[in-house]
Amino acid sequence: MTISEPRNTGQTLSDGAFERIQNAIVKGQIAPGARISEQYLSSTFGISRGPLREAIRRLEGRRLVVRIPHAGVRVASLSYEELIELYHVREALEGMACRLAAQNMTESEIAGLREVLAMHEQHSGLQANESYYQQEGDLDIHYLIIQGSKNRTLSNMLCGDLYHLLRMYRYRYSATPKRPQQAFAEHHRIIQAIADRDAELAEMLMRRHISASRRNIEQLMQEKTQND
Amino acid sequence: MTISEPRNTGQTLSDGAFERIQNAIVKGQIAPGARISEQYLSSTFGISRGPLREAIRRLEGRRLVVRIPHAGVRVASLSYEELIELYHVREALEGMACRLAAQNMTESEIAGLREVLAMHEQHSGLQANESYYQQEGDLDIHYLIIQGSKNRTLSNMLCGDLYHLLRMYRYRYSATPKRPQQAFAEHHRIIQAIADRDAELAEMLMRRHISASRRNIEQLMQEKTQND
DNA sequence: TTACCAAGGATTGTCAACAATCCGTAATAC
DNA sequence: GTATTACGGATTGTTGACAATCCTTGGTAA
Repeated sequence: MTISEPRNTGQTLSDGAFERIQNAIVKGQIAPGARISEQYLSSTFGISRGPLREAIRRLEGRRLVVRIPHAGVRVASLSYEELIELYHVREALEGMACRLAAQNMTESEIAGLREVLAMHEQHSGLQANESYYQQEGDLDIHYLIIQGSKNRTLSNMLCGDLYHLLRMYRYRYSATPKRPQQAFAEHHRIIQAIADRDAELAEMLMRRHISASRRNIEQLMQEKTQND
Repeated sequence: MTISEPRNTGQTLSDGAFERIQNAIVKGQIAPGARISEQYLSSTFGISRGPLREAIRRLEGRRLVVRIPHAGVRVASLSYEELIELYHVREALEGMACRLAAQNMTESEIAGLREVLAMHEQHSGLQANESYYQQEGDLDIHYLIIQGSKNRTLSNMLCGDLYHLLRMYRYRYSATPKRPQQAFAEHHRIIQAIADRDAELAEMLMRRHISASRRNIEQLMQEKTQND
């Protein structure tokens, strides 16, 4: 595990360490299941073990690391089953977010949604497979819809806690679906439902969208285990 | 804030303090918004500030307390809006849990569900209003259904994180609905749907059940603000 | 060869002292 | 009388040293 980013301290040494470690975990710089050494990190960050341990305890509360008393902490490591479980949770939460978005998004926000979709359409022809799912932040349709729910609690759960966990595993089970056109069409229909203020339909479509992506992973995994 | 429970240390001093403080917060022994003094707690628990601060950082990761650098930590305090937001989240998650429970619960587990319901029926006539919602743990219908989903991730979110937050506010906005008979009938229908293995219906009924309880609070709050 | 035990080293857990920051108070100036 | 500013106390943040626990390594015996 090599953590190098010279990120500025948030406010306090502990907060700075927290952000750096969280980033390193989410970006895969520290592998899931890898052991975290207090001594190594404290000397790397140039801080003493006190604030570092506090940062780790905060990560523990966030369930990003698992600690065994007197034996050290490891980066949380999702099993295949837990990944599938997470998709069920995401289906429920993003479905609700989409329903609320249909009720609460402003017209201009919906217009913004359409713009991003159009932008995706242009690029989708070029780079085909990989690109469509790699967008992040404000460019991500899902992100915009979640924010559009106007439910901060829900947003924090999806964009904070769950997002970090899912992102860790995007590469592992390489959830690069071969279905970009399908996904694009699904996004299109979802946005249409939001524009029509049809909350019921918007939720249903989003749930199917995520459910399909879950089944895609399940199928991929099944094929893989058969080949091995 | 008076915390007295002589609880045994989980494994380490920090873990022990974590559990004690969490318990005190959830049970309302420390009021939401109240400031937490490191010195007071460390002398109360008989431990030094080191492990205590680690426990607090863990609580911070779990969002049970809010910290302002150099200014101290306070017990998290949900606004009315956040409480409503939480109900939307709960509607989505418990709905999903109920759907999964209809698919995954064993027959004997469903029988257990019916037993608890019957027990509630007997008591409901006696103590009327208050009692029906005060059950906890294994006696709680919701708890049993959530466990029945067989989705550990979902269970942890609902019975861990959300449960603690909601429990904090059960007394505040005194969500003691005047509708115990209604709630009982709704539970009855939900269990029937689970027994019929009708996942679709089970989810819908659970969502309506929670949604009704949310609207109950909203209405209560509206009346209250009009009277003041 | 394998199983078991012991000693050593390394790591985690805890403590008390020190430094930095904030908050309330009181005095001062306008 | 009000606003501003310096001071002091209290609280939080940080550090390095010490104690307790675990894991590994090496050795011994069956």
